Amino acid sequence: MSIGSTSSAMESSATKGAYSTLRDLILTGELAPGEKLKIDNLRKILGMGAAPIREALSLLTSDQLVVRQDQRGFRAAETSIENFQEILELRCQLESIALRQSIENTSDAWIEEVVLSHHRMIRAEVDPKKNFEILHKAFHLKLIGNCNSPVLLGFCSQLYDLNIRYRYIASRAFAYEARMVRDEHQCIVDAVIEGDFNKANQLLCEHYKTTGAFVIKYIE
Amino acid sequence: MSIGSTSSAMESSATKGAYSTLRDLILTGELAPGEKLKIDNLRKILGMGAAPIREALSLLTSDQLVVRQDQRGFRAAETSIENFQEILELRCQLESIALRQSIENTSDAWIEEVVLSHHRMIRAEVDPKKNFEILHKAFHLKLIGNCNSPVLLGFCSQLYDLNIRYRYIASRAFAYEARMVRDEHQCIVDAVIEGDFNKANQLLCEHYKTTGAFVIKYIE
DNA sequence: ATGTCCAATAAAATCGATTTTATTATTTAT
DNA sequence: ATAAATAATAAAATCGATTTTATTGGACAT
Repeated sequence: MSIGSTSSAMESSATKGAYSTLRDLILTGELAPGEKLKIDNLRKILGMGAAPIREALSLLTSDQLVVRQDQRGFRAAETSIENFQEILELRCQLESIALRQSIENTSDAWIEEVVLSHHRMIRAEVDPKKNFEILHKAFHLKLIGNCNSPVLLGFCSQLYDLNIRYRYIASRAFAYEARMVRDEHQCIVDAVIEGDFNKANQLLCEHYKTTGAFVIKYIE
Repeated sequence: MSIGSTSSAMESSATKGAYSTLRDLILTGELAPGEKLKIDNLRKILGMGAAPIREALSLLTSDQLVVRQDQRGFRAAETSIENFQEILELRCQLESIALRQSIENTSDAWIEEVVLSHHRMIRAEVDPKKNFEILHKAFHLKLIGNCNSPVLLGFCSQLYDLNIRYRYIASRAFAYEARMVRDEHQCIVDAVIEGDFNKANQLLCEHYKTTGAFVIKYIE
């Protein structure tokens, strides 16, 4: 019934289930970039009617993971090196804004949340039961999450997903190079605790760009 | 992307028609912020089945104009002063990035397009046949459109719409204060032609913020 | 051979009806 | 009288079938 779904539990609604399953499939590249997403096929795979699938696809359009062609259905968004580099650059630019504001608004409560989500992410590297990817995203969003700008955070979250999609596609089964980035993460957290925006920002952007360079090699 | 037109021409598809009509209704405030959007009501208004309406609403979710509550349907996105100020601030920040890159990539072709879209917008102030709002948006997007970053432009376009919604809501029928902004627009164009990012950027942000302050008064 | 037209097929879009879920109103027990 | 439980209602979600639109594969003429 369900294909490679991270959504093990029965979803509350068919639309939601379709949304998260399709999202996973596209993010991981199991549904390839540019691939036609035929409703009938998906119906068979997901075991539901057309309506919730169409709705889920419309929703995925928001995330730029699906493209809608009028009267010609849906397909998974294309990928390209230019797009990847744009995503990378935008992440640096936008997260820089969010990070600066977050640090300006710094508070003990936020710092503690950062430390906590960092801790949880590290734990997940060891314990395969925990889903590292989800915690990794949570950590990065928490890092910029004190900026008091939900719209900006929404953009960053979207860019995060678009970025991670490339990582999956670049090498479907490549283990996240945890040891390399572990120190980087720790340094960022330290800079944030110190309230040093410039340092934190530089480390964060470098972190993205080195990982990005790594991915680009795979794409080519 | 149509503003103002309550689907004059017969739309190619029901979904598209519903999308642009609903979009207009929400942008102009005819569907008020926070208002429940009941499918059955909309069916009567739009004269179509539930499927295309639900799809259009899902699509409008992308634009942050509609909010979906699981199992509890859709409603028009709420508004607030905080949200307005966030939009305003983000526009300045993101358009600043896009403008800088646009000017760095400057070319005769782009400059000419800027001048042209400016001209067309000015003409529309006089000639009520032309739709000023559409041309105004086109002008502002063209101004930052040479940045070679479609994703960023998408964000800016979205923020533009969210912003204009507040202008409509602040005063449903208030004539755009064209004379005031006319000079401002011209100065921005001149600075862009000169290739002076700092000047253009400062003027642009001031332009947004003075208009914004004006709107805030109406909101309160 | 090459391009145009038309028929056959496949797919998307849409509809009307049904099922599921939330909300409201009413009853019952304390 | 108030709170919990239940019934009645309204709405959302979903389904299966139908209609509309695109695509494909010849048949024919140039």
